[in-house]
Amino acid sequence: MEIVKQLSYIPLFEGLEQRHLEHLAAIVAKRKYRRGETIFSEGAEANGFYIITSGKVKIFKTAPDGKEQILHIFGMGEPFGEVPVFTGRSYPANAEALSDASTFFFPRNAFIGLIKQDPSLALNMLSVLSMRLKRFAALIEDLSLKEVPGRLAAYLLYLSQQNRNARDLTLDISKTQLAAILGTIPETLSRILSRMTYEGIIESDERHHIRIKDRKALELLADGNKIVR
Amino acid sequence: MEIVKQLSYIPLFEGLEQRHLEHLAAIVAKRKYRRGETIFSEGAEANGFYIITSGKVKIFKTAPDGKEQILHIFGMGEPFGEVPVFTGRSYPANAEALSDASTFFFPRNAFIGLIKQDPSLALNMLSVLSMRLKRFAALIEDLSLKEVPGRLAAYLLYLSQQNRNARDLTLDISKTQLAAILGTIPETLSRILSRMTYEGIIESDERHHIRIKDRKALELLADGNKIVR
DNA sequence: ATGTTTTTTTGATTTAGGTCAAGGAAAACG
DNA sequence: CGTTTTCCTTGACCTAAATCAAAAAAACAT
Repeated sequence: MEIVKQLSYIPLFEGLEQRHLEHLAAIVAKRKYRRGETIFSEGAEANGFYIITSGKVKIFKTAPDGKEQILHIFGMGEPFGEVPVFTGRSYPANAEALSDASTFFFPRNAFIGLIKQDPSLALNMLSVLSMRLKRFAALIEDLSLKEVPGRLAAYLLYLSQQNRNARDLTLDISKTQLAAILGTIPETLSRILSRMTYEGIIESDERHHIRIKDRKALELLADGNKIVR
Repeated sequence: MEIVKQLSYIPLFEGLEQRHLEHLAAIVAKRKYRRGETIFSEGAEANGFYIITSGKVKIFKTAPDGKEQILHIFGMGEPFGEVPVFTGRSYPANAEALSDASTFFFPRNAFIGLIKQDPSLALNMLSVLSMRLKRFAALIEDLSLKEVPGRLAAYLLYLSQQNRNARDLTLDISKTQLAAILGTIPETLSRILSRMTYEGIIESDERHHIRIKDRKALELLADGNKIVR
């Protein structure tokens, strides 16, 4: 079966036995979303969770005035919306497709049934949730204990690490989105980027591209030191 | 066995079969801490997690300048330090006893062994982690999208809910600690408390006690509205 | 009690970063 | 293409909250 093969490539299902993959294939549904489309809204009743098979999805909270804080941007192979599968009944945040996106949808009850039968699946899911808690803890730390330049520096270093410490980073999101990830607004981000360029820490010639020129300085910033001007 | 009985009262172990409780009892170790004692530090290697049997423990991150952000304060029956059991190997934050505290300690590998044998235990743990993710998401929202009065209002309402919507709240932490929970400093908290008292929203006659006088106003504040002065 | 330490409050000042406004540059779309 | 829409940048300004300083009030210990 084709779907079983696709499922086997998903980290969450890594190491599962063939028969369990087949069970998963039996309960999964495909769902597609267009760029900008809402996948679910905070508070909406949840009856399952998703795994991205193509495209990008942002998970975010919004203030009454419209400002948004992105909690996470998920891509290929990553699950989202799993929290209400195990607690409560409603999604704790909003999800929207950043690009056209395809997903697998797993209905809650059927999935819980499978978890009861397969400890590896349970452990994989525990690992996913734990990793997410770690990232959230880091985000809380950033928001509370660092200023915007520090958060930006930490984010750039994080991006760099994702690409085996590349010096040249390709932002695959708009700067407005980046601002929403860092917990600030586009104007502030813009100012800080140009300040960091002026300081010789980074270089941002073309759109969606940032080159790290002084990694050491970024590390200092990410650790709470201020820019010396 | 006495320990099995104690374990059966812990929410994480609710609904477990007798024999699984006995397995847990076989791997558990008791650990005690004195007020102010460090239980673990961020980055330290983790080989197990804890459940509080008495006292209080704070989980927090610190900035180089000493400012701290409390992620959570745990009490009786609550587990902490579980994240590295399922991912990575080191604690992502610090833990310190707020009062003298006793804990059960569960070694990592033995516990994972039990999870593999008992889907209910896995599901309970999934539920604990999911609930925690929800709270973290709320904290991120507060830090990023609300100002300090809004965060305080949200916290007071949360406290009230914990006590079946009581009007009289007993803070069991110092105001300095409360400030660290809200992501601010004692001076700011003090000013906001007196402003809210002046506005007639709360009343704070004696130490460690706050009475909600205008719940509606608190709800408005928690939703992002400003105090009308 | 009496002194000592910790917590809380109050005041004066500074500052990071948000708001408002407007122009310019890409990108999306018919 | 040209046009519309979204995105990004820059400037002037404002405000929430941090910092610095110091006193008052509790809590703690002797």
